[in-house]
Amino acid sequence: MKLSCSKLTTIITPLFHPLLPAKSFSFSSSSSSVSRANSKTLLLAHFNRIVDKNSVSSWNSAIADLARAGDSREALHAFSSMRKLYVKPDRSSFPCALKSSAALGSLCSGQQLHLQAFLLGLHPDLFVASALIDMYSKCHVVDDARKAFDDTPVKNVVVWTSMIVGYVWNEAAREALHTFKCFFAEEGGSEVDYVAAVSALSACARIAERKVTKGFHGALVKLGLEMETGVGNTLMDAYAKCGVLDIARKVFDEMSQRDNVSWNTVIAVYAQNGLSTEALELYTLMLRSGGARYNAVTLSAVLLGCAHAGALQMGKCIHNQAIRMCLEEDVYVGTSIVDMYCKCGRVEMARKAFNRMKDKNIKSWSAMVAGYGMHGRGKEALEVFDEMRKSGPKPNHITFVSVLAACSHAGLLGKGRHWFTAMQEEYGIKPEVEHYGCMVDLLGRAGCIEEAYDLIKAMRVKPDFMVWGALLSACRVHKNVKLAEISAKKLFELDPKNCGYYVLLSNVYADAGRWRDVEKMRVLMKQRKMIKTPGYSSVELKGRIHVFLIGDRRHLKHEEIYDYLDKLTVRMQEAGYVPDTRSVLHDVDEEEKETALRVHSEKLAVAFAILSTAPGTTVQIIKNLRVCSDCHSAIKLIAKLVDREIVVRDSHRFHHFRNGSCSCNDYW
DNA sequence: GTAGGGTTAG
Repeated sequence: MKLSCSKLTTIITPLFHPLLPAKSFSFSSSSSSVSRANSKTLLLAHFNRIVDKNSVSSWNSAIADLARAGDSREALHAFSSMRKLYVKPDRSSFPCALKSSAALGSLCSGQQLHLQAFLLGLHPDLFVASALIDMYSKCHVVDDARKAFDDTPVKNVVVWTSMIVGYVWNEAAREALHTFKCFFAEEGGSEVDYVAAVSALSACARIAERKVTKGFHGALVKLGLEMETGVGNTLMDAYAKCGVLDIARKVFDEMSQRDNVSWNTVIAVYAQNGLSTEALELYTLMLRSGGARYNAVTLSAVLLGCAHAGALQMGKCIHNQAIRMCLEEDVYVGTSIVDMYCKCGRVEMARKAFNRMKDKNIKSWSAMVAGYGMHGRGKEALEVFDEMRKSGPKPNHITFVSVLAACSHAGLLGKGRHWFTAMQEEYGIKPEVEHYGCMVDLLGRAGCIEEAYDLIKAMRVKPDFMVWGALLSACRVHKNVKLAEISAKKLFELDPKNCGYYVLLSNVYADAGRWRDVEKMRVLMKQRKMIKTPGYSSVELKGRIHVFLIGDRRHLKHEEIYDYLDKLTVRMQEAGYVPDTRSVLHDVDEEEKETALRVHSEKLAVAFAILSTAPGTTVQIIKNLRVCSDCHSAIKLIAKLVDREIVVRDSHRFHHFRNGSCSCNDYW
């Protein structure tokens, strides 16, 4: 006989040995005293209830109950206790114990269970085999999962599905789909059930290719599985991940039955893709339809939509709803509330919500650090980070992205350098492309352009458009033509549809007085048929989002807005404002440029917001692209003239305009 | 009589 998993041969543990190292029997530090008491009570209750401690089925039900209650450690403990009494486990003892090992990610205990099952000859049992595959996958040793799969001579749909899911879990989605195809070929379509279909669909979502998802959708129709609610739910997600939102919506509309997950999925799809209006509309529809009750997931998704749209009023409403539903304490909802307030410009309210959270996970902490960071409040961001290091979870790579971004937005060069090094040396986290992006931005803004370029050259991963984009922006500010050309060339390759880089490079040339190159850029853009990403700004008023495009005249109050803007411009000019035409592509004459600037969407939105709100109210604008330099100085002046605080969130960060200055002190 | 596989979230 040959052991199916090579690693097993090294294990020489007696069968009744504890499955987990002695140390790990003390409950994990994260579990509260309450759950500790519950687990112990539960275990004690089982011991008392087990009338016949020699009966394997009594032990099995104890293990199963503990595993179901999520007390994985206790479930494994019970298994060991059973072995200490020399009770022989049977085929029903293993699945729940293995599930517990998987839940704990404890490969060691899983391998010991595998060994015991093997010695008892129970490993080819369908229930044991599927649990083994699942355990190895969740412990991220997918090769051993595959060996356990191959060692199962007669497979059923659950064994196949476990293997498919195992590949998806371990980022091998194509292998998962290949396995599904083998399943289909070997066992025939009649064996495919809806769980298998859903699993394979989740692989399609990971692959995120339209053709793959469409092909699989076709197969599901043939199998008659497409009307299953679960299948529809996953299908929506898969289409959305492929970027085909209209088909995702069609799937939703055509579903014969919708459950909570269906609504949550379609709302999340819209919210994640920036279609916040649609997300909020569907949420309203969900409430009206009455068929499905919203839960923590729904609120989390809707809050994401609010955050994206900067819809503070709506966000507050959802927050109230969360409180009423007693869902504020849910860690996902709590984190989404923090994120929503930060992205709606209310970082103090975010902090209050954050302080109220009883349960904070790594994402909650990272969201708060990032929140302070995007408002340019580096000091507070680092204070939260300090607190996290003292009393919170161990920072991960996402936390460090937030920390470095906060340093870069606040211009904290020394701190940024320190944490970039400490992240690697003290926390053993290798820098990913996002970390490099932050560092290039930080160095670039500080004027250390060559150092930023050296860092890019020394990167352990391929630099992406964020990294080169940060360098190009820095070159614009610090007028470095040579490196601007190098980074722009890379950007044209990496992100060919984005015309922003052409404009930036053209601006660098214009600043250097190289008009011939400016003209070349204009021609190049025309040749390559570049279409400018339409810039738009939005304002929330009484829960409604008003959107403005450049020179937009579609708004009901457009005449009033333009009149007001004209009056403002006169006052601005009296105060010494000179239009800064550098950000406009140099292909129109100066006068035309001025007119174009005057109707930039952010100016329209600011004018509309001032007109529509009471004196003294803070005005808040969202801009999808970066605020141009002219709008930046214009809004600074407007804020002073009308004595208002104006908050602008652009694609990069927040700008708080107050008393003629802005919180970001590095705009060109 | 009992045990195993899936979809939504920050």
